[in-house]
Amino acid sequence: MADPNGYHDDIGDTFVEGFDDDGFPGDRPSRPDAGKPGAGEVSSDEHVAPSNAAAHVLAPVVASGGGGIAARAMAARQSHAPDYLEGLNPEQRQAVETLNGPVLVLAGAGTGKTRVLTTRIAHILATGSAQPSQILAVTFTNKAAREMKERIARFIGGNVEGMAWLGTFHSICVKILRRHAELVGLKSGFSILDTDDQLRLIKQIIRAEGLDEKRWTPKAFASMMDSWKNRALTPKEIPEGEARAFANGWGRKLYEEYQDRLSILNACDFGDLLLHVITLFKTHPDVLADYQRRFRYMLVDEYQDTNIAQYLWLRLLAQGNPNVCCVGDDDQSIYGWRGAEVDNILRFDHDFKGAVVIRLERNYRSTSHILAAASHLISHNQGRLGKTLFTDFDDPENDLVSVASCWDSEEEARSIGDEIEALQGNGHALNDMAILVRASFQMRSFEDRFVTLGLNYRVIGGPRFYERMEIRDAMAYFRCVVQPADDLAFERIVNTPKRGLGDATLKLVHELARAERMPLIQAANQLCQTEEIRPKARNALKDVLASFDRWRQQMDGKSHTDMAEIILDESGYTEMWRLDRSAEAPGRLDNLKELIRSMEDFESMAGFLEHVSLVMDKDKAEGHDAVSIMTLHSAKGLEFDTVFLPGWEEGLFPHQRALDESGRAGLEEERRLAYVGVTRAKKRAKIWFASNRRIHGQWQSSIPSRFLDELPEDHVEIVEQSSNYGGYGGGGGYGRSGMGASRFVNQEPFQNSYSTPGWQRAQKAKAAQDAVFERGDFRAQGTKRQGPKTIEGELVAKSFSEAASEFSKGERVFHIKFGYGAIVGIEGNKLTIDFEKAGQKKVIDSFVERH
DNA sequence: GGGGTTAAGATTTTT
DNA sequence: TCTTAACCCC
Repeated sequence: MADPNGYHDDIGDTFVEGFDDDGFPGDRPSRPDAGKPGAGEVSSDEHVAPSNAAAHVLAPVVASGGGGIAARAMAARQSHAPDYLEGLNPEQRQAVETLNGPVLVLAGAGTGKTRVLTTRIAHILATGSAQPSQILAVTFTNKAAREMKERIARFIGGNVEGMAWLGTFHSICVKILRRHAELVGLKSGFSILDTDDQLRLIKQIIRAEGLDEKRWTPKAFASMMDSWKNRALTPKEIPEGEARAFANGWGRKLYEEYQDRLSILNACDFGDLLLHVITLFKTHPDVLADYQRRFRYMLVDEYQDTNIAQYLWLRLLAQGNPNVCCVGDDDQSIYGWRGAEVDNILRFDHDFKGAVVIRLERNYRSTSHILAAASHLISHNQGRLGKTLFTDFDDPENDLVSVASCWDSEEEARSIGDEIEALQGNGHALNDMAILVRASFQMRSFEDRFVTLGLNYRVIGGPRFYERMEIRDAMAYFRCVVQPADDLAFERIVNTPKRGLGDATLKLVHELARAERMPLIQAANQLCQTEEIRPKARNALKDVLASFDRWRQQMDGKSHTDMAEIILDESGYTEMWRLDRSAEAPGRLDNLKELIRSMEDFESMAGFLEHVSLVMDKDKAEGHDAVSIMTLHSAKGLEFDTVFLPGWEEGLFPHQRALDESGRAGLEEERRLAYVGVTRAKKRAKIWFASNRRIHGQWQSSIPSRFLDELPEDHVEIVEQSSNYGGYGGGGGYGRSGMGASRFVNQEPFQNSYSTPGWQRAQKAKAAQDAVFERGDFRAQGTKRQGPKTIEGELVAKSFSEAASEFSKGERVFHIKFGYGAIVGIEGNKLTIDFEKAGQKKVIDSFVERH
């Protein structure tokens, strides 16, 4: 099967050779001989040879399984080895020291991948093979880049400023593009659109073409365009079939128009950052040659996550210089759905001629049971490069991987909560525990449960700081001031807060702007000089525009943080939230303050805007001891002593949609996700599945995930829960034979009756009698099913404290979920509150505060 | 232009 | 079931 995509060989024509001067003064390595070998040549075996005279570079004797000669040779040299090589195992050491030629490091979970990467950089620097500015080190996330910087700083004693080219694909591309923007039709000050801006722009274009935006949603087109950009396809290059697939053949036209609009706006989206650089490299060989010369060593982290565009990008650079080291693990490729191409890592040695493949298989993280379970699970995948992880590490307790069943998600949350409290009682820190879910809706039952238990938790991932509405609005104001051509920002806030500038006014502005191909702000200014807009709206518009001008003039004299405050105050934006009585408003005001505080770290407002568009996330303070709750995806790269893995049910995990949309490939990716989940655990991995789950409000009975059957029996124990109310009913289910039979499927004859509508009605009726306490809200309307009484009974008893409430009737209070309200009734510590937004509710007093 | 009502959609997520 | 966004009417 030779290259079904046909993309691996289509860039050969841009190859450039023969250069003497690197064009970047001051970048020459201190050793005159270093970096020379192999430059400008792609396919030859000599990169593997130790042509570099540096003392610590060792010829790789074997490609993998280097426990033999290489290991002994390296061990023999231990005494001369520099400090930073101490403690590396032979394979790690080989990965660090094989500097020249293409190297693929297949780093299994927990095998010290990051250590290898950072040590390798340290080694390059220590041997004088290259200057910091001649190393290209690419990561996927800002977090990974930051961590790598920190670790290198520890190696080389602080100064990583010189590592100018350590960053994400995107940030490196921005850096390149700012220098050569004109060559791809941009101006250097171009702005970067986020997904929200992008979507609004697409919507405008679809509307302008008169297409039915219900049938052909902007979202669908965005993801289609995304897949084109992931493959580095320009409008001209997209396959005819795909071009036709959207809106009966409008695909290409819309894509062209979108790109056209972007260039008018002097903007690009995330995909463009890579695409433009690839175009730049292809059309300007001299520029490419500059970078090929500059980057003497290239390192790519998480190579299994690269998409085709990223591959091509790297390939172009590597044509000038084969010193590429990619690190990754095909078994941890879990981002196929957003364009990652596992093929990149599977075909590395084919694409980069003469590549050395090094396998890191010694695991330093997990116990042998956990490792065995994970390995056996992943062995069910086809098309892997294959690794055999092993470990010497065994915990004194050496727990088996546990599998437990429960009735539904609430019982799941209850029993996991119980286990967490038990572990905590035995002196385990909450920080060392995590709950990893497949989909974020699963988090809710845990949050609810932990709130009632008073158990500290933190949700990782979730809505990000810069994606919050108030932050985006504030940023839009700043953008209008700093980048007067930023139409999307202008549209966002012309009428926020409400100024009486509605669709009618905006439409006039749009028409003029389109006709004259000018930015909206300019068009608006022009319209204000005429009588076209009704006086009321005209004055409002004039006001806003005058404010922009005024702020722009003030910029010089004041610090950008002061300016930010002035802008938000004078625009009436902060006032808008101060007057808002909803529960979120105070938090939003806090976020705005936080936004201004975080601007202090930047020199100017423009610098801050650039940072935000590339770094959508914000460092969160670690803070106190808490259980982490996150998705399996966001858990990649992390590790915990104890990992809870709930929701291992068919349809949820593996997720039905992954199976429907991607078939076997989808299933395998789900399995890799399971593998990632299990391998996050150092000492304890605890898997759960529920017999019933509510999905979109509908109760559905579920069967255990096929992944459970793919775990090795010798390393797994089935936990029977004393308080089990159903679900896995006991030993009976084990060892059933026959087609498709699962040893986890409950065989108790009454099992099915639990999921009948009648039984569920009975549960509802029972629930109606109990006061259910959840997040301070009494949902006693019978919508909630009750589990074992004992637990809730205790809880309820606790909630109805005898002590009289310290609140009194008529007081104004604030509730985290319902906002502001007045107390209209009191029974013990139970308050009846008339909320301004949410209406009348009964709430426990400890959940509200005076206001 | 604001407010109420209704319909659709509801994995995973980074940049 | 619940949230969000669009739509319609005042």
